[in-house]
Amino acid sequence: MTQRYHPREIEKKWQERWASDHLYQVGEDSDLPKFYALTMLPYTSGDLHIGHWYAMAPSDVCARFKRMQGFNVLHPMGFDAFGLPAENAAISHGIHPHEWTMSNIENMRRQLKSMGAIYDWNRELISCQPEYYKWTQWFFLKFYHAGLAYRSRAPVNWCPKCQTVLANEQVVGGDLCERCGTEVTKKDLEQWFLQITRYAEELLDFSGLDWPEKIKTMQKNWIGKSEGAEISFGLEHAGLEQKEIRVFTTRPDTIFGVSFFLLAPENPLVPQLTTPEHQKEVAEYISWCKRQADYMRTSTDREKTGAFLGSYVINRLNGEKVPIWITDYVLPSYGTGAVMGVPAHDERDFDFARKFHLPIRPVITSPEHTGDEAIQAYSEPGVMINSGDFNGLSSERGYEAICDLLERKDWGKRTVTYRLRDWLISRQRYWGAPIPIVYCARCGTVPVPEENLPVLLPPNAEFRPTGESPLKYCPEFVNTTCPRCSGPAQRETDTLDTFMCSSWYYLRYSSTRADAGPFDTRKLKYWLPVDLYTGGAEHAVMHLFYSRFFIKALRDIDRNLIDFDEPFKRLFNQGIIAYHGGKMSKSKGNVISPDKYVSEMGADTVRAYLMFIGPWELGGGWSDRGIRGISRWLNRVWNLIENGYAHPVTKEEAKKELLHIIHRTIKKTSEDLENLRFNTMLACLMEFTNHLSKVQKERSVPTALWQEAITCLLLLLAPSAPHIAEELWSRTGHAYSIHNQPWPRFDARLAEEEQITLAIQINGKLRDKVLVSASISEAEAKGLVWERPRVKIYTEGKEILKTIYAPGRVVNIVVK
RNA sequence: GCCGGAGUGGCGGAAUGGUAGACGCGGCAGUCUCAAAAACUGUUGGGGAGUAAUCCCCGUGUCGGUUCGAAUCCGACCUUCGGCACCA
Repeated sequence: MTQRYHPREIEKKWQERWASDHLYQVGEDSDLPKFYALTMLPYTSGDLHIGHWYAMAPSDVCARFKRMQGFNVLHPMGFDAFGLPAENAAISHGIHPHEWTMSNIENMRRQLKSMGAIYDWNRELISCQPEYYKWTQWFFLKFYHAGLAYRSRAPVNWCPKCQTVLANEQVVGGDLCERCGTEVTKKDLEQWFLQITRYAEELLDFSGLDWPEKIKTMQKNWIGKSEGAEISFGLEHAGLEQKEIRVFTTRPDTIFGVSFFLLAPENPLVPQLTTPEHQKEVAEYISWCKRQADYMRTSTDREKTGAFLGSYVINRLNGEKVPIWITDYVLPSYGTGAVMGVPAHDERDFDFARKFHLPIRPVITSPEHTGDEAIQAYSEPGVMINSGDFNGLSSERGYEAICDLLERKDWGKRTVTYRLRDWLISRQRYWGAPIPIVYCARCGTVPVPEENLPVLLPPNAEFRPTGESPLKYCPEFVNTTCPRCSGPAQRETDTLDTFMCSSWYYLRYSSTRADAGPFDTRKLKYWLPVDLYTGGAEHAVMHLFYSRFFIKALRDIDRNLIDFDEPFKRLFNQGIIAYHGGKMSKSKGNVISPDKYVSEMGADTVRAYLMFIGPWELGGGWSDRGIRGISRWLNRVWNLIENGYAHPVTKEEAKKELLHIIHRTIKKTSEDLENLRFNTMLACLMEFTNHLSKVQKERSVPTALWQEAITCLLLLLAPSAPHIAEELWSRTGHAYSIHNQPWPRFDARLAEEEQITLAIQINGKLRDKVLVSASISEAEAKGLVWERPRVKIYTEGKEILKTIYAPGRVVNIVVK
């Protein structure tokens, strides 16, 4: 009596059973080796779309595979629950962000459960809950006490739509808000920063990490390390105490080519260095600069602008007087905010010199470029000329010689500069962890004592988007007493960047309920670091970067807390699932909800289809037709097993073949899972299914072997389609649960082909094929081809030049 | 402008120096049916020769190169998707 495949029923049944049996609850007291597989924490946007499943389902398959392979697997799930959308929803719909977030979580949890993953829900974490954000604040205090958190007034990125400041990493495409795409502006504000720059050098070290090159390159570029020298230029300006200005350059070897000196328009020395006759022009230029949008400043193909201040610096190496100009292509925040202009050897300086008719003096030549009147800057290495005692040196040696001289005379030194800026962590919004700082008139800035954490968010704040934190208008929050002197004091009203919350959550999963610390150190030591971390590449210089910084900084603060250097050993970025017109997004209205497909075809089908679309790292297009193929396949698997097997007419050949295919399939499936190549793994299981259909029809193998084959098929299917595998496992009389079974092993000898098809080529063109034993020797293979009639036809009357044998592949006869 | 990924049938893709197109979608033909859908079976890169079994030619973005042999390696270019971009 066969029954049809009803995914909805069996999925519900097994999900309930797994939950009530705590099948996926995981502990630390196992003798098995651990494996920590983690998917990036989802934001509580409300609905999971198919893109979330694309991130999570294959990751679950991998975790399940590792579990069957005998690892104690931690594969947790939680929610990144603080952030702007909750607050914006609160403003537009009048719901409290907490309520909005929690109801979203409820829906997302339901959707996640329908996926049938091995998440241990006992370890769920929600970053907006006080028992979690208490520790986010605690980490802030650790950084503060270690001198890594500081407050400073600086021109910062401001998103007028989000009404808050943004970290540099959150400004994309030069000037757009990462979250809402609005053009950001600059604002001068007193803000909290974390000194990530202190770790610039160590963050460049990726040794021992199995990470995609792309992400490593993006982080390296973001850090932007430059080696060069800081050089002092003499200043002899009446009424100015300062006697030098320093520049940073990567080309000290070109110092004899300096023909002008550049300052950023913002440089505080500008007013004093401007002579009366240039005052008007300089003032006009500065006010013009202020009117320019920030992104214009960093646009490369724009005519150079600037103004002469009327005063000069001295190039100490040749005693020359060099005119000081200001220009907006010198950025105040990089290096020393001053540049030596070497037009012959720097493209930008060249353009500037052309525009303002400043001298262009070549000091480096190359064999191809023999000092002709330059039509472009020559920025390659070469031989030094016009450089006094240094003439004739290669620029590489000149670099060293000039640095030596600078250091000897104390005119400068070798130095390294980074593009990376400190991480701005203040946000002028409500829905985040309050920064645990109190301002006291008497004691100044006072950190909230650890035992007073968490600093709770007041539930009754008003979310007026005013550009200032809503907490500022909540007197019961702001007014407090100083922890030091007990006098009246005010709380810091900015909240922490939500990236602070997600920089340490993977530590918390080791012991989500810990309340004596952010985690239980013993458990942390057991689970961390993460063995496989998967998620989108969009976090390259944000979440992934901050998390690395967190671990390194915490390690240096207290080795008993963290005793490893990197949070994520292996990183994998899945691609993007597109649908009608590109990446799914709410604004495009092309978001696919998994719910509909889950109820029509089952979670197993949706999981497997997502894996089948293509290589995981490439993503691909969702197709309503394509998913039917997977649905049909699972139905075929179901029917294959439900139809039973009886009265075999055994054929030796068929027996041997099936045994070989079983082992070949185990081998291929295991390798593909290890390499996260889910699409080819499923293709291989489909081939296996097709072969089994044929065997079933022919009844060509003994019943015992048939049963071995389908048992194997179910085990191999279990990570990808856990529900149908469990159901068929039980229907074939096996003991619960398939998910506690060991992953099948293969016999390497059986997995190998016994017979191979050898291709025979004449001059590299395929002319014949022959079935031979896999163990054929080179001599045998080369000899055998001459008996083939087709070889005779093609070689008759021709001169045989040589015969090439590629073992197990091809014999190629070269004729003339 | 610079760096990186991708480009293969009608479509998603497989093959990373050795039989191009695995697996799936779609199409076509058939079985079942009064019929249709579903399901199942067969077939399916293009062109050509042959009654046929078969056989030949072309074919992995474009043009060159290396090699006995190239989707795969090298050089130049085109398209496309990411990232970076006046960082001295």
